[in-house]
Amino acid sequence: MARQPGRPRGDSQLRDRLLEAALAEFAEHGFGGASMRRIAQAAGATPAMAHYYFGDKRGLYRAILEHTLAPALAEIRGQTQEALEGGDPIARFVRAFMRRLAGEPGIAAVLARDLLTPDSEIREVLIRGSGRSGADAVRGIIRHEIGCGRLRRDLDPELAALSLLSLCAFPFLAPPVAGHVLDEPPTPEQVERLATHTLALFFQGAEVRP
Amino acid sequence: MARQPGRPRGDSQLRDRLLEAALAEFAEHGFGGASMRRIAQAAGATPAMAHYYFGDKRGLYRAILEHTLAPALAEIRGQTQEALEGGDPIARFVRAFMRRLAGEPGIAAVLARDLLTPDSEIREVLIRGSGRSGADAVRGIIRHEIGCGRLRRDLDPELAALSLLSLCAFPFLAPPVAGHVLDEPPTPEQVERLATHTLALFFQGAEVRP
DNA sequence: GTATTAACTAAACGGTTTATTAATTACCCA
DNA sequence: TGGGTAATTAATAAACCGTTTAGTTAATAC
Repeated sequence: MARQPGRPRGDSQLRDRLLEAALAEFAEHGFGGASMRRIAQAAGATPAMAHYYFGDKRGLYRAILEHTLAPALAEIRGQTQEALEGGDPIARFVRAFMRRLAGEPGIAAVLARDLLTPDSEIREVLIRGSGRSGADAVRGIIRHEIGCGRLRRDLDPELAALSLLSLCAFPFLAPPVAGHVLDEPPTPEQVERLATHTLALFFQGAEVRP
Repeated sequence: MARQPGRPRGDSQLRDRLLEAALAEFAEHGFGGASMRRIAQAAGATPAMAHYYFGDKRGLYRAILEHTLAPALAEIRGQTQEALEGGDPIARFVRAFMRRLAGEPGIAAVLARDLLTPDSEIREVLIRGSGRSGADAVRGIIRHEIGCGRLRRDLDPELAALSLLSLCAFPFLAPPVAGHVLDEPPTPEQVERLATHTLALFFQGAEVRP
């Protein structure tokens, strides 16, 4: 591999700093409210650098999705796919999903805001990255577990998948609603407690057993 | 049809048109992305009129919250409070909540976006309007039902309330995730089906009973 | 050493934003 | 009937926006 002439890629980490600052900015203000100038300033750079690396504002936004969100969801999907043979795929999905949302603050907010916009970027990024949507994967798990006889036969897979996603995602999207259950950022113990509760509720329900 | 300057004759209803247009605009673009110009144009007015009635952009935003959101949540709270004596408070809360979110398109989106911002306006508006937060009310219901012996004693009221809110709210916040379950706007039949499923899942769980 | 190219800075451009002001006119009450 | 107030317009101010352009620094290849 012959080296090209000219200045090589320095290990400047500026690109990563821009991505990090942008994730926080987009999470806090949304796409429309986010400012390239503030992002650049937070990363200790000029706005021109953001355009140099990412072309334009939308390019930076998509870079965030591809850099942090897509790998996270791909990992979750991979782990649950692997669990389909290993066993207990629902429990593994719930724990993997919650840990990821809790791990990187800002992911949940950006994800949620993107889903609220009419022309969501995220579907394209995810589908291009992995071929299937996350909701589809969850539906597949539910169907599999019904087929195995571990979940009730009269369960609607579509509705059940929606409920499972709701239980996993919502607590991390609405900190004010979550109240004193989750700190910012949530501790691993809190996540574990929430996951255990969620699994128990999903499987056994809240009603008193006769 | 260029309007002449000066006060026109007749009842104007302009304030309500501005509120309506603003709800749609904020729901679609978020606070930062919303434009006073577009709002005014959609209402058939000039941006100066929006400032005349609401002071500034934030004032218009808070007027929306007080005008549409607070009454909706107050009604839900009132109905569930009333159901605490009548019976089946959880079922009534779930149905009332879902119907309200499905009824006025834009409410769910504005609510969700507001909850995502660090300095959420909505808490102040709700607390000023009614003294308690919605999550508190749900916690109260759960505690009451545990006390009556209708819900399991080992249930954590805080976590259970969070789960119930998640199940009710999330499907209306993330249309793409909801997939083919809910149209835009959702039909009453879809809402009823989702509510029935949600109640069955919450009470009985998804597991096969031995 | 010199050409070449990446990484970066500074400054500005054109446009849109929110918000304000002054002028204008309809309405209402004395 | 006349004056004050309410509602509306056009015009404009001032700030901020995303983006571009031109120029600088520095590292590598030859």
